[in-house]
Amino acid sequence: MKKTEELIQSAGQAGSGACDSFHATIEFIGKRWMGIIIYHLLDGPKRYHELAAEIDGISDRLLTERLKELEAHGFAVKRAVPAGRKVEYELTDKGYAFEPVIRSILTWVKQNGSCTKDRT
Amino acid sequence: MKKTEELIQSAGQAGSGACDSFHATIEFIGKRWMGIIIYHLLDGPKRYHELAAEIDGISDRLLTERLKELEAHGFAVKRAVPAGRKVEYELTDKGYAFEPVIRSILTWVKQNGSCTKDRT
DNA sequence: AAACAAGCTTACTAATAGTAAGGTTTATTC
DNA sequence: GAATAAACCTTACTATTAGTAAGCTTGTTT
Repeated sequence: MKKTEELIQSAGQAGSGACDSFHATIEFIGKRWMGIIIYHLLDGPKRYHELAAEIDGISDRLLTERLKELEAHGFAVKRAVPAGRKVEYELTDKGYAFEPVIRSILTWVKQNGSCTKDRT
Repeated sequence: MKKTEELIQSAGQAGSGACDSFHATIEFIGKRWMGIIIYHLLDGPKRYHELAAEIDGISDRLLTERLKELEAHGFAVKRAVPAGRKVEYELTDKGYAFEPVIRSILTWVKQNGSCTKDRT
């Protein structure tokens, strides 16, 4: 049995169906800034401008876009904060369930160092 | 202490340095097709055309580009297969160390279903 | 009431990805 | 042994996505 098949088996699914879900998922969370946004939301609910301040280099345009996508895919909910026209974003259970993924990446970084940003 | 700080602590690093490495790493592996290529290479060494055949939808151009990036960042090595002008790509230890990340994503998929590809 | 901040949106440019074709070297087939 | 095909790229071009900068609206502060 191939290693990839074992991985899929251990994840409890068989065949290309699992692979497709995996593909869709990894491409979704691989979108630029997505992982970092999820990472920061693991802290708990945050306001738009908090995220904007914490995530160095992200633009309003993409932060808004990514937050909308997180909402649309059920990773996060947007909530109006009472008293004021402020909003807050919070991960859903589905979103919080991503913590092990983030954690495993942090572990990898610890053991293997970073990826530099330079292109070949 | 914030959750993100705890995550960083548990990964054995402190401050924004760890966050930057994390950022660089997640953006690198988040590039389109990168995760899927790594996933397929977890099987062991593979030829170019094997990857091309297994990864549905990828083009020669991007497969070549991603493989070069994996090489340049020390995730994989390219080897000439003796007898023939064939090449083979194999993950390095650094690359194989990514298995837990892939595994955690598969676990997430099992528990939470896929992300559909449709945009909002 | 003037000025400022939050949370977007819009318009435009730059970078990245997708598509299709072709090129070169090796293997295969007639 | 010439023709064909397959492996492994490369190039040129289009389409999609990201980055930059400005502005707009509602609400808050002074």
